[in-house]
Parts: sequence; structure tokens; C-alpha cells
Amino acid sequence: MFPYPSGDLHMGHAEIFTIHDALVRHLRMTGHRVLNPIGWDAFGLPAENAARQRGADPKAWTYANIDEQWRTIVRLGYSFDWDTVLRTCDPEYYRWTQWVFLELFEAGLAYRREALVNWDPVDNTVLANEQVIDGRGERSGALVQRIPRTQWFFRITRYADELLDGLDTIDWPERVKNAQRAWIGRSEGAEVTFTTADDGTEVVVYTTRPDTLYGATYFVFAPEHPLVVERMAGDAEYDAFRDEVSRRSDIERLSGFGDDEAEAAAGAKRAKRGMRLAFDMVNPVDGRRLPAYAADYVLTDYGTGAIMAVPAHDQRDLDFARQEGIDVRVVISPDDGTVLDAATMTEAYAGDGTTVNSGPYDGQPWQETKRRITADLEAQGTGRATVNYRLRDWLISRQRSWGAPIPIVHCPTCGEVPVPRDELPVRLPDDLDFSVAGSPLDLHPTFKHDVVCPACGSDEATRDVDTMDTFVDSSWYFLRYLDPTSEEHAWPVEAASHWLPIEQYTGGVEHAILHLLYSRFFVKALRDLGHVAADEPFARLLNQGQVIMGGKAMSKSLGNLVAPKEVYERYGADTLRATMLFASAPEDDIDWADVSPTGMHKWLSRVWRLTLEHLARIEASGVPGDEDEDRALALRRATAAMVDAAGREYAARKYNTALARMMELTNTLNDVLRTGEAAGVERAVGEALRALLLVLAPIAPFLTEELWGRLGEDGSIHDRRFPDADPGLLVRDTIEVPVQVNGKLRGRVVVAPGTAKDALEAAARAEVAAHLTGDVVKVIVVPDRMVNLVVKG
RNA sequence: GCGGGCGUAUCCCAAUCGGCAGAGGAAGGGGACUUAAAAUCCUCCCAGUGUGGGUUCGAGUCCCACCGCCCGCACCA
Repeated sequence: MFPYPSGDLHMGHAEIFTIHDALVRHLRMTGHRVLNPIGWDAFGLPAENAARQRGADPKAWTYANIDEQWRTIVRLGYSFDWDTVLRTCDPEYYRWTQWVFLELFEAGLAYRREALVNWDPVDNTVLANEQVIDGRGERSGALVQRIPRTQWFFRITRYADELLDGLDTIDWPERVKNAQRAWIGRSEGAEVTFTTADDGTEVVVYTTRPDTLYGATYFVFAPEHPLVVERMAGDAEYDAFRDEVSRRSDIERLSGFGDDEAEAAAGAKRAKRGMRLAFDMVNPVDGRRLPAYAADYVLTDYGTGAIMAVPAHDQRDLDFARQEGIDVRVVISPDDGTVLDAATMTEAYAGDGTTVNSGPYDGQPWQETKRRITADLEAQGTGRATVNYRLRDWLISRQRSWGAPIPIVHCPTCGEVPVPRDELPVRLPDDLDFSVAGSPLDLHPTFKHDVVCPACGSDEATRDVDTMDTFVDSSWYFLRYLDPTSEEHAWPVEAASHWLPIEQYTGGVEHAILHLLYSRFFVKALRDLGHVAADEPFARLLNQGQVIMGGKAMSKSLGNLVAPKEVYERYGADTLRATMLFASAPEDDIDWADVSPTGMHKWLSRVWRLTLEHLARIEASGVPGDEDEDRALALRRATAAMVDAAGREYAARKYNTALARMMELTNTLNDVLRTGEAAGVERAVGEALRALLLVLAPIAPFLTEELWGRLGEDGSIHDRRFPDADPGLLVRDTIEVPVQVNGKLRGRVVVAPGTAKDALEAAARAEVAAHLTGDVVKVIVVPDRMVNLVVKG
């Protein structure tokens, strides 16, 4: 994932880029052609806030940060392709963001409507559902308010099913896929049409349990439901109730469970608030009258904003029914023989059971009732099977001015008119005044009004003054990398079909929903519009862990921040890189309090010293002469084993254990040099060092390059092939096989690899004869691995 | 409450298909070198794998229950 330039690179960036760079360098060394671009997600609020607070020019501010990050990226040796750099805030880029918007608009995937939206009173903008965490704005932390407002949406819900099913086709961490599944929230049920008791007005509800229809004893509307608003117009009590619910949803709902924190911690249930309405509803299956309520626990924007309430089998309904003294009616009898008492039960029963009290459906398993009732409703025209989703359309309007303007002109006669493609980009003015109280774009002297309708030429027309969510910018940037400077097209369709899906995508798990869901939607939509062939943007995802400090997130306010700069200025870039990779597997968090750049620096210095000492010896004694064959062979075997093992560790992206194998070899090298004349093994030492440097090159590019040159090798080490182990050196003459008696280790035998089972067993019996005090009743022989003799008596 | 993940030495962290619990690092003790310190080198110390069951010839690894921690989601009908 590309970085946001809020300042210099932080440890999180260093972590993601280090992992990614080791991976990419290894791929290059194993003969892959790698496209490894970099860019900046350069629109966004911090630039605008800097402008507001310090009078900075957001563009200059952003570019200065990009320059700083760039220098750090170079300093840390990240091998990005420098000729594909892009910045989403450049008009040359956002021109095409606007183009993508128009493509979606014309396909009916971008639309404008009024809705209850999330208003962030601190950042002064609306937010998408995905950007509201626990009722607070993701960035600002402010309590979000629900207000009605006309805004632009992307119709991501059209792809809900495909977004869900596609998860089965991609190699992503399970937790990210689960998060997306939960977010999409598909459920299967039925829509059932109820009617008002007085004039038969139809009201549709969504339920996942149509089999419990006979158990409905009341009916609930969301307080904002249009029918309620209409029917209760002028009712002061209702107005007060609605007001209170709105306030609650802004404060109490968000702060948890009311004022009592102890109660909140214990997970106490939130009291539901409801009001009896002035009319009744009629149950379509049996004609019974159901009292109608408005209550805060029914949401306006899920399902149809109205429910049938079945207290016996839904806990929320039961809580409300007990509170209001409403009847409870049991329609499912538990299979385990428990008898539910409608008068006294306090826990709704949602398990398996047999249908009762439901007229013609009695006596069947509930699943069967569900099928039959749904079919019967359908036949009568009072219901149908449906699928429902938790996912809502993506709200993309932002009342901010450091973003891509929405390329639409509003005309009193023509409505929403797209800006013609050849007039793109709709540029942000350079002279935005950030000292104003509202949106600088809205209040700019000419931006809004200095326009005519592209369709009819009317000068009454105005520009849309909102910008797009910055997640729009980042939902397609990977396509732009394929031809980042083109003025002809957003990206080359043919190349896009070759390079997508991206084989390896690396980034933080904080984007589990946001960026990773939006990008998937974009690719699917753009595919349907013929702009790309792939179904998914990212075939394989690696979520690197977080860098923390002493168990807590690093942050300025906690004063536990360690900047990459501190580390690389003291120890160098290679040490920083290797420290991060050695600390843990890429997926795991790194606690900086636990890691030791000093220790890593010591080891890299050891590699350096071993190489220089080797060179000094060669210089002193000339070309190595005859070898000490046993010690040389042992070293060559150790080298081959390291190359073989490290290669596999690299392939599995386990750089921590790859480094451990390299350290092992330096230990061996040290031992070999200590136990005899260096002259006897000098050639093998040279081979070992060269292999070591090659294997280390993706992790420590600077040190290895320097030593490679000093060893007299031509060209860059980074253009060399990753070494392969000599298979002949991996084969051992003898191996040690543990011998167990009754599962306990009692001895070892040394045999040739591949020794036949019976020969191995014989050797094993001889070895542990002293322990075979009874009859051997069972023998387990795993060739080359172990022998277990089971003795009885 | 639901879903996912993790508990191995003082600490970080390894351990192919279930097959010798220790690869690597850090910290600590002792020693060599040094006028001394740093660096370097040598050496020692250190767990039976959160708890309790089960399967198996054999369990850190598989199954069940529980404890602890972390991360999602959560009035979604």
C-alpha cells in the first residue's frame, strides 16, 4: 500500500517497506520480472488542517513531506521503480479519478440521494459507514451525528454477493476475509407484507425467521419511518420521542450503556425506548391485530425500517415486550423437551425446535416451516424470499477542499450534468482561502458559479463543491502505475489485464475493510465496464504486524516514539532492516522494547569482519593452496544447508528464520577458522562468504554490495541469481536415528540414510537391548527419523 | 454475546506429515585479551510447552473443556 505523506516515514512504514523490499529483491534474484511501483496517497485532511492552523499551502505542505519521505526511502534502500512515481493530488492523476467517477456515474453506479448520513462535527464533513468506528469519526475521534443530507454514493451494494463470494478465490489472511464477510453481512430471509388495520396501507418487513410469523405479537417501526412520520404529524408526544431518540443515538448509543460505567463494563443491556403509536397492524397469516410501536432498537436503514416482533424467539423483542407488558406467544417448541412458558420466560429461544401454535404448520421442524410459509406467502402475494445485507452504499462526498472535485455541474433545468471528459480535470483553485468558516471550495469566489451547464449552456448552473473521499483516489492507483504519465488513458487495458490481479500486496490490517473492500469493488465495476479483465485487485495479501513499544502503540502523546531516522543514523539502514525482519515473522507485531538493533549490528559487523579477515589472509598468503579436506567439506556442507534452508525460508516469507540460518553459518565459519589453519579451508571460506552475501543481499543491500565488490566480484550483487544448494552436499553419509522404548528416548543409532526398516530395527534393538526387559509387542520404524519399540511386561 | 488469533527458557522467538523440545538472538554469570574500558573471542546458566482431560506406539503440534491475553464485529430483525 502506498503511504500518506503526513510527515517523515514512521516505523510502521519502515516495517511494511522492509518486508516488501526483501520480498521483491528475493523475487528479482530468483529470476522474476517485478513491477514494484511507489506513489503517494496525497490528498487528505492533515494538509488542510495544516493550512487552517498554520496558514500553510496544502500543496506545498504535502510536497515537502513527500520529499522528506522520498529521501528516507532512498536512504533505507527500498528498491522501488522510481519512474512510476505518482501522487494522487496531482491534477494529472485526479483528472483520471474524475474520469473513473464519470464512468461509474454513467453506469448508474454513482448516484446522489438524500440520506441520514454521518456528520463529523470536528472535521466538518460527512463520513462513510466504514469510517465511523464505535460511533466516532475514524480520524477525529469526534462523536458522529446523524443528519439528513443529499450526497453522492457509489453503489457498492450491487456487488455485495460478488464481494462475498470472491473472498473464496483470494489468498488473504483469514481474519481479513472474516472481517469483510461480517461487514457485508449477508442474511437470507423473507419480506412479508403487513397492512395497517384501519385503511390497509401496506408495510413490508424483513425477517430471517418467517417461520415465527404466528409468534408476532406486536409491530415496530423505526422512529423515522416515513409512514410513522406521516401518521404522527402534529403529535407533540411523538415529536418529543423522536427528538429524544435522535439525541440518544448521538450521545448515549455512542458512549455505550448510559451513565453507569460499572454497568457498561458488565455489559448490561441498554434499555430500549419505545412509544405506542395511534394505529394497529394486521398479521397477514392469521389476521390478528398487532399493536404498533416506534422504538429506537429498530434501525431506519437496515432491512425496511420496520419489523414484526416475535418476543418468544428474539431477545430484543422479548426485552421490549417485558418492558411494555406486551403478550408473548411461543411458536417453536425446543427439541430437548424444555417447555417454554410464555408468561414467565426471560430468555428468548432461538434454537432448533418444532413449530407449534401456528395453525397448519404445527408439528414440523422450524426449517421446514420456514420454507413452506415463505412459499405460501409468495403464492398469496404477501411475501417473498429475499437476501439482505448489512453493507450500505459507499458515501463518497466530502465537504473538504483538499481532494478531487466531483466532476458534476448542477443545472436547474438539466439536473446533474457530467463535466465533459475533454474538460477534465476540474481543477482545484490554487487560491483557496482556508481561513473561512465553511468549505473553502464552496466559498471560493469563482469555483462554484463560474460555469455554464455543459448540456444547455445555462449560466444558472453551479459546480458540485464537494470533493471525493480520498479512498476513491486509492481505489484505483495500482492501475495508474501501468502508465502513470499517460494523457491518453487512465491505464492501458491490455497491460492491466496482464498485471492484475496484483500477485503480492502488502499493507496494514487497519485497512481490512476500507481500502481493501473499496478496491475490490472498483475492480469489479471497472471489469464490467470493460476496463480491466481481472475479478480481484490483489491475489495475495500480506498483513504486516504493527510496530509497538512496551505493549502500546508508538505515539507522540505517549512519548514512546522511535523514529526510523534515530536508528539508521546510529546503526545504518541495513541494521534497521535486518532488525525488523529478525524480530518476528512479518505478520506478527514487533515490540520495539524487545528488539535489539545492537545485537543485529553486532552480527552484521561480524559478517563484515569475517570477510575482511578472509581478504587479508588471502592477500598475505596468496592463492589458497591445498585444503584440509575434512574441514573444508564440513564447511561446504554447512554452506549448502544454509543456502537450502534460507531459500525455503525466503519462499515462505519467514525472514526471521532465514536470518537465523545465516547466523548459524557465521557461527560455523567462526568454529572452522578457530579449530585449525585457515589456509587449509580458505577456498571453502570464500565460497561460504559469497553464498552468505548473496542470501543476505535482499535484507542488507548496502553491506552486501560493498563486500561483494571487495571480494573482487564484478557488477552488482543485486543482479546476481539467488544461490541454489548443491544437492550432493545436502546428502549425509550417516544420520543419527533416535531409538525409543515405550515412547521414551533410550538411545541413538548411527546409520546410512535410507537404511531399510528391518536393518534399522535390528540396529535399534541392539542399541537399547538393556531396556528390552519384556516382550516387544509392537515396533514403529520411520526410516531416517526414529524407531519406537513397545515393550510389555 | 458472536467470530478469529495467540500462550514454549529471564525476555524475544524457532521446532516439515504428530517423530530427539532449541535454530537464532537478547539479558545474566565466569574467563581470555587490555594499563583500563569498549570491541572481540571462549564458556556457563536456562523450559518440558497456560490448566485439565482425550486420541495415539508417540502430542508443543490433533480433539474437547477451562483460564489468560490480543484483534475484529455487535440492538442488523
